[in-house]
Amino acid sequence: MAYWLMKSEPHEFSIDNLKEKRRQSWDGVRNYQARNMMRDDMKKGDLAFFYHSNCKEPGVAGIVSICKEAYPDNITFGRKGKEVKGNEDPDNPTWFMVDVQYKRKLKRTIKLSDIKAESTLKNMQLVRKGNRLSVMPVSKAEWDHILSME
DNA sequence: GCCAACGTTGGC
DNA sequence: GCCAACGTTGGC
Repeated sequence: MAYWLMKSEPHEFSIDNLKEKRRQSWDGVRNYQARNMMRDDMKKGDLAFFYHSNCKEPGVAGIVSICKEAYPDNITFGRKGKEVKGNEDPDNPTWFMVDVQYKRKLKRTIKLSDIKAESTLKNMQLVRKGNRLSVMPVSKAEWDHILSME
């Protein structure tokens, strides 16, 4: 089983929105690296941190599980409410999405600044300079460490 | 709102 | 294939 981190802008789709809906397709990813990970490496039952980005208090807000493996993302107006270019050729899709299921909110948001302050987490992809991936792998050690900060 | 750090596009 | 211009992400 693998661990992941998935970013969402809370004013567009937050952990509370997911808590209400219980389950949601993670559509709108239009980055090849992120797509490859979703399509090739994400398996049902994997766990992911729900990360709030581009907001007042960026950080890990909750935990979700992957409840459906990658399938074509044909949604034009996505989860984020933004228009995104879809799959022009339905027989040969370029873009994929997975479904995630709400597991729980963390007792507190583990802020990006908290994570940055942990020297043992300094190699996390999340805190590497210039990282803009919306989906990224998290090691078991990193996963456990962040949960220990809850 | 600013801007660094990417990724993408398109002319050549 | 190179690379400048442009668009996007996302912290601050």
